[in-house]
Amino acid sequence: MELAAQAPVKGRPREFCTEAALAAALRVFWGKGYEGASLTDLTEAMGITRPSLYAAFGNKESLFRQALDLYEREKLAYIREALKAPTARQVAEQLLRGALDSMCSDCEPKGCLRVISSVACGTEAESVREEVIARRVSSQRAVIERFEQAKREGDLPASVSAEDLATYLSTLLQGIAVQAGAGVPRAQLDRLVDTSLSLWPGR
Amino acid sequence: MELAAQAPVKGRPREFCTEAALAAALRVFWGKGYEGASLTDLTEAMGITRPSLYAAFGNKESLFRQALDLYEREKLAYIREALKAPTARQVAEQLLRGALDSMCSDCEPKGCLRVISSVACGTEAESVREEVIARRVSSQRAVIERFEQAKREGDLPASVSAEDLATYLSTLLQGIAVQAGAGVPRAQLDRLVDTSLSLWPGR
DNA sequence: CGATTTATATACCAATCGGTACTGAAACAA
DNA sequence: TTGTTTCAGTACCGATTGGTATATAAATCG
Repeated sequence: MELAAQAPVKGRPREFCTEAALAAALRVFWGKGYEGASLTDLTEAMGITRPSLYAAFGNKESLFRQALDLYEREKLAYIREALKAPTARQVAEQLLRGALDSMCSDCEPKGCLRVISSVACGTEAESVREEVIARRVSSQRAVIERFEQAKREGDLPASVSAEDLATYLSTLLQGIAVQAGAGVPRAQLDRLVDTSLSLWPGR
Repeated sequence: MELAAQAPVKGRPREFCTEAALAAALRVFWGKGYEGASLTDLTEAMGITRPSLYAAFGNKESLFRQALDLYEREKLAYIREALKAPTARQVAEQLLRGALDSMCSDCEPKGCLRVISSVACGTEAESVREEVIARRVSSQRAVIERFEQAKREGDLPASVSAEDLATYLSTLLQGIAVQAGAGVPRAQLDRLVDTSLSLWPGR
């Protein structure tokens, strides 16, 4: 089965690497949000012209969705890893520290693409906003299920609600995204994570 | 001393109430952010024409600053009250519950004007963004000082850093703003506040 | 060699952005 | 009344938005 159907090689081959161009687009969306990123911003960063962008990626919204896929696949990989940690506390710690690494990289935009895309702005981005929010809900559900498992395994007190604790953790993570995006230095956010973990319930 | 210099009554009087118009503008900015709010959105909500807006408020950025002043004066009044509470725990509780009331009103936009204005978007809003962030820093400093007082008074353990705890609380509040703006129902956020308070250090 | 297919590049589209000239209308002082 | 001053409304400005028509260049197929 030839999954990666390796090309009907007819016609002129494209002169740019779509993956590299998509990665460049991701950085623009990540830094400026969906509406804040103009086609001029995007094409300049991607090093291609407007018609090339439309031929390769459809339109702006489709490009954003593909960039969002890439973001979740590469920059949010720590979430999948964190959920495998042995205790709820370690899950929380890996989520917090992983988020911090992702949001405070020196060579990439500060903050979280999901947060900046769900907070901003006008009516044009409504459907984009809704999809980003839906994806966040899906991530949160995974955390809830992990915490329910933790309660069964006893490393989370039976008195706490898995859903409420997951909401609490998500709120912290989104707050961290706002802080990172606003330029709060990483050292301060590291202490913030320490503080949060010192308050975390149970062992 | 006639502070509110009651009008050089020459010329045609304006036909609209500037305070009501400013309140209408505030709701638009609050719901859509600075860049998301177009002049058409604003003038329609305010019930005035474009030249009237410019004559009365200067320009879009100046209008936003005046709306931000109004927002902090009326919708963020709970912050000043919360800082007067007798213990650090009660300060935190009043800040969290006050923020929730402000961000989840049925007749006003969900979320926080400061957060939506600092997260969004393009380059046009850069100076606006910086001012909003600066105002948030100033609020946080007040919380830090209140917590230092709490440490001196003994209702906060000497082992915790007032600055770190204030950063933690700000992060929670900003995360709440993201959640509220994303449409998370109030009941869930109420439980979130309960969870946060159950984890709050000391008595 | 054509013929076909696909990508690139220029140059453009209507719509919207924030902001303003300009024409009248409505109030005052003289 | 006659100026003078200020506000309201229409109609417009250049710039930018997301998106395309068109013409040409580069590849394979026959």
